[in-house]
Amino acid sequence: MPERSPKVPIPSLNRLPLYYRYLLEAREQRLVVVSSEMLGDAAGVPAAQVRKDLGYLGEFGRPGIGYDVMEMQKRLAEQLGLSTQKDVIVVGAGRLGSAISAYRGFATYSMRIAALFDSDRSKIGTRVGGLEVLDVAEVGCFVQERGIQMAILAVPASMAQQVADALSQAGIAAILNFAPVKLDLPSSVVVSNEDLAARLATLSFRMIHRQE
Amino acid sequence: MPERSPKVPIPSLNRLPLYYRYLLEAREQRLVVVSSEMLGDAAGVPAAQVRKDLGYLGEFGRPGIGYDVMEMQKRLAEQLGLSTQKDVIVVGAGRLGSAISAYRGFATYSMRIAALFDSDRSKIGTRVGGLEVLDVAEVGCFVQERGIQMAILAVPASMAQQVADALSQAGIAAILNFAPVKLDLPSSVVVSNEDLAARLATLSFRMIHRQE
DNA sequence: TAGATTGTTAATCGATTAACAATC
DNA sequence: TAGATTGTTAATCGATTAACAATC
Repeated sequence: MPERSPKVPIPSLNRLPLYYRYLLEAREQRLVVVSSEMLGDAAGVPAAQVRKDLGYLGEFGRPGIGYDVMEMQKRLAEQLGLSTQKDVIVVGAGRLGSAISAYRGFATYSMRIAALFDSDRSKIGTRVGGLEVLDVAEVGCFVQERGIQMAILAVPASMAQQVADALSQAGIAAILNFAPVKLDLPSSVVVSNEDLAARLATLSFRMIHRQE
Repeated sequence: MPERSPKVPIPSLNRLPLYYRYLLEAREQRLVVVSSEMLGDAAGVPAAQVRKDLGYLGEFGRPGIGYDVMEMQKRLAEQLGLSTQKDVIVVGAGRLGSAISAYRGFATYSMRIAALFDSDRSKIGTRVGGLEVLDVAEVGCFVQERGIQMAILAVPASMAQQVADALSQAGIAAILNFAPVKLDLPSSVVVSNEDLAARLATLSFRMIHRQE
C-alpha cells in the first residue's frame, strides 16, 4: 500500500519503470548504491531529472551517498503497485494477443498473465503458451470472481468497445488497449492506448523531418 | 516530399496519426469536410489543440467551413511520409515479431512489412504469415540493396544492441524497438522504444494512484 | 576535512487552453 | 447578412534544467 498519492507528471511516470528495471539489474550485479547519474544513464535522462522524478514519491536517497539499491527497489515496487504479484488478463487470442500472453517480460514488473479470452469457437479450449483460451462470454465473471484489476485488449477494432464495456461493467480498473479506436469508458477505468501502426507513422514523421 | 521541416512538439506529433486515421474513416463515410471539433473528438483532445497541431504543418482548413477531407488527408500523408508505400522490416521471428509481421493494421498508414529476419536456424526458411524468415546475417545487405529505412526490433534484450548496430551500419534511418534496453546509436538513427511490460507497470501506477 | 551527491528552489523552456479577429 | 469555424496571439499551465545549500 503506498503511503500517499503523489501527483506525478505523466512523463515522469513513464520513466519510473525504467528506473525500476535498472535497480533490478543493479541488484543482480551486486551493486549496493547507485547515483542519480547512473539511473539517468539507464533511462536516457539527466541526473537532475531523475532526482526530480523520485522527489515526487518521497525521499529515496542520502546526500553524498546515493540511493540504496535494495531499499529503493522495494519502495518503487510499492509505489508502482508491484510488491505483490498482479494478475492480468488478455482478451483476444489472435496473433498479437497470443504473443502478449506468452511474453516473458512481464515478470520483471511482477505481472502475470492469468488468462486469455477469445470469442472464436475454434480457438476456445485450445492452449496458447501454457494458457487455455477461455470464452470471452465468461470474461466478466472471471474478472469479478478473481478480482482482476487489469486487462490487455487485443481484439479487432470493431469489437474493442463492446469488450471494453463488458470489462468495465465487471469492475476492471485499467485497460491497455491495442485496438486502434478511442474507447469510451467511465473515468473510473484508466486506459492506455497502444497503436502499433500509429507508432510507426509517428516514427516515419520524425525520420523524415529529422526531429529530436 | 514535405514542403518544409516544421518543429512539431512531440505530443502533437503523436496525435497526427490519429487525425489521419479519422480522415480515412471520414472519407469512407463520404464526408467532404470535417471540423477541428470532430477531429478532436476522434483523438480525445480539445478542438483548439487540433487547430494548433495542424498549424505547425501549415494551413489546412478554411475559416467558417472546416477542413476538406480529401485535401487534408493527402497533405497529412505527405507530411507523415505516407504518400508512397513504405517498406519496413522486422527483426526477430519470435512470437512478438511474428505477430507484428502479420499485423494488418500497418496498411492504414501505407506501411508494409517487407521481410522478417531471425538468427535461429530452425526458423530460417519457414514461412510466417506470407513471409519467409530470412537469416539475420543478411539483414545489412537487404537494407542496403532495398533501401529500407525503417526496422522493427523484436529480438531478446541481449541481442538488441548488436542487431541495432548492424542495422545502423547498413544505413537504417529509424528503429521501433521492443526490446527492454536503451539502445546506444548514432543520433542519425531515430529510435522509438516500446516496452510492453513497462507500459503495464505505468498503467498499474496510474490505476493505484487514480492519476488523470 | 574534502569530495560527492542528494533534495529542493528558482529559472527556463515547452505545451495547452482561451479568446478573438478574419474569413467563409 | 448571420452563424460557423479557422488560424493565431496571448495567457496559463506544466515539465525540465540549473544551481546550490544541506548532508554524508
